[in-house]
Amino acid sequence: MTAEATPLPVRATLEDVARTAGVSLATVDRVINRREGVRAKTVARVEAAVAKLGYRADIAAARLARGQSFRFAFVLPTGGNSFMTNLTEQVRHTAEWLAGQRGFIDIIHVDVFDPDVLAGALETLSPAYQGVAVIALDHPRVRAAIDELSARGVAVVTLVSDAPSSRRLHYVGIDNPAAGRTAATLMGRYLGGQEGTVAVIAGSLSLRDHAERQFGFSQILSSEYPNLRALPALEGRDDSERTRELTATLLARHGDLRGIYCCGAGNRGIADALEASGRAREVVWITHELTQHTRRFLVRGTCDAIINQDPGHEARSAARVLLAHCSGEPISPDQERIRIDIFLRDNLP
Amino acid sequence: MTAEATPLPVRATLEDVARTAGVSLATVDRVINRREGVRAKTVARVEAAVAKLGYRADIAAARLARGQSFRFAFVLPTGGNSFMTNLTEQVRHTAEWLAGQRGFIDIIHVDVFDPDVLAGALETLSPAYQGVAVIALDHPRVRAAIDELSARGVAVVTLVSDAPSSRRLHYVGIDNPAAGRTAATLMGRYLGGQEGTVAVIAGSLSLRDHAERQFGFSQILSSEYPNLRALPALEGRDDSERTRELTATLLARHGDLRGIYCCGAGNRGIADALEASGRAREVVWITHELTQHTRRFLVRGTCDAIINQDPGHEARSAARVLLAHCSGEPISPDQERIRIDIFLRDNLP
DNA sequence: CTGTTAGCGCATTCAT
DNA sequence: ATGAATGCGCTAACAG
Repeated sequence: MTAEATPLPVRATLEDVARTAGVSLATVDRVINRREGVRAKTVARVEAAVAKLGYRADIAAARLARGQSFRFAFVLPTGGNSFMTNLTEQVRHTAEWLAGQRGFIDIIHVDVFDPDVLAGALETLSPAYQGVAVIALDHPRVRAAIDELSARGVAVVTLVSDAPSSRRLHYVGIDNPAAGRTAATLMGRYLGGQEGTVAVIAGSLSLRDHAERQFGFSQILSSEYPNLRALPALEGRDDSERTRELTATLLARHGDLRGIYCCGAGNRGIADALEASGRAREVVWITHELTQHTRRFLVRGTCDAIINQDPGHEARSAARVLLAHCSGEPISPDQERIRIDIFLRDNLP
Repeated sequence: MTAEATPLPVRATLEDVARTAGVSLATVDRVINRREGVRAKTVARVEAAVAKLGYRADIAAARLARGQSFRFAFVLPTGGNSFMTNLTEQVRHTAEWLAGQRGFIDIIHVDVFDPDVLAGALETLSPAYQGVAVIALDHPRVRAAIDELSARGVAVVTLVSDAPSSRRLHYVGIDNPAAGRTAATLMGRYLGGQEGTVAVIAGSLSLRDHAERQFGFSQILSSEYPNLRALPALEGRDDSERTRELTATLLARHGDLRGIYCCGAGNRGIADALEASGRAREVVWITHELTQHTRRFLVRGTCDAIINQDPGHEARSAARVLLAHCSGEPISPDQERIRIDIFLRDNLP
């Protein structure tokens, strides 16, 4: 099979199309960008020329000529856990990249866990922003703030945590019930047919993502693994110390504790309690988000699997979706779908 | 926390820099692009201006002015299995995207499994290509062909299957030994402490990726799960019918068969044999690549886990790496690392 | 309805 | 060692 001798790599320009269609640049532009006021006959001539020459617009030139630039706000939590720190870092990288594409990102830190504060921040956002990405809360005031931004023509994407009934353009994040189900399947399979108790620790069940994970987890565990009994979810407030105490109590109280599913943060507390108890190897512990800490626990064997969402992918995806929307380009859903990653010690990146 | 009132979203241009540095456009350009022939003092002045204004080059404008375009060849297998079909499709999508960035991809189909044919195709490749992505074979003649292309200044990336000792620029694909280890851990954990036999079916052990997966798998299985005995790998030549026969024989011969790891293709044969035997539910089957077929087997419960590499990501990554190299831009390794995905029925995309 | 024209921000001759 | 001028391919006024 010989490689075909490749001909000229010349690319047709708008001028070429104009010439072969026998019209002017402006007319071609009108046809290409589907603007009004061109006779059907002319449209046809231009389209024929486009087809004949295989014309594709040079998007760099188009962007340059259009001269528009974009300004986006990313509303992220103040402080926050390792995952949020990673996410912030990735948003910074993305900002750097976007700056080359005439897009500017401001990172605005607020206490995203307080609905009033979050809503307030959204309400007072500078009108200079054409788009905002926000770690949302599914709360009436937040929804209202998002809807008002949308009504003002601002593109809003929710990031990591959704506000499904709002008028946000797009949600960038994982399917949390599915993530919970994934954890449950892994837990059920790892425990084989063993009988026993499984604990669920969330940060707060009023956080939609935590609640959804818990829901998905319990659903599969109870329907598919009747040998395992899931305890009611405990709330560790994403705080390591509090989570450590909860875990220690759990271990003391339930001699038949076979597994722990943590659908929030505070993982250092779980690791401490588990390792202190001497039962780290026999208890299957599954948690969320790959961080420097959870990675260590996984490698060490204390943790058995990590369900992850890639903050780099999420940051880039949010920026791409916002940019595409604001410049009227399509997005490829395939590329923007955030995966539910499963990490074992063997496939760590 | 109120959102800061955002000031002017104006972006500094080269002209701005030139003006505040009191020099001409050309001089700024020389400094920015680290060209020779500028007095140190002038360089300093320009750099100060750049820093002061926070200047970032507009990459759209730069690309346009440079006016260079790129032509890449993707060498893919003729025919091929579902995975390869998906990959080809994704390369087509990528080509469409690249066309907007002055990059052109030609897909060249060859029998990549024959080293001589593959090497021949590479050797006779039109010199019009600045880059080529190839599903490599780790064979002396192929290596030599890759090295010669590299010597001619052509950027070569290997795709999915590597030729590690060649002078390729970059490998776009997963870490196959790690993928095998991942499968082994899953297999070991799913089988709990059960004693028994585990079969390994490869397409061909002379394919480097298959061999590496098999290696990783056996390594972990024998060191961590002494209760399981891995049979010597069988070769199904990625052919469903042949693989079906192998599987049927395996099932008939080994009453204690607990698991099957397929590190190649031919999955439909495995599913058929497994389902015909009535032991589909008790035998743990782990395979590679998410396709329309393997997805069905996973949902149905015949297959227990799929180790996957994302062909869309791979196609885009290859194109990005080639483009970045040819236009002297850096790549972000983080984004180009191909993940070893694990899919259970719960986290299917 | 259609054509002319002037940039967009940068790279690149060619002068000086 | 530095500057002035030209054009990349396209969009958007503005004319006709």
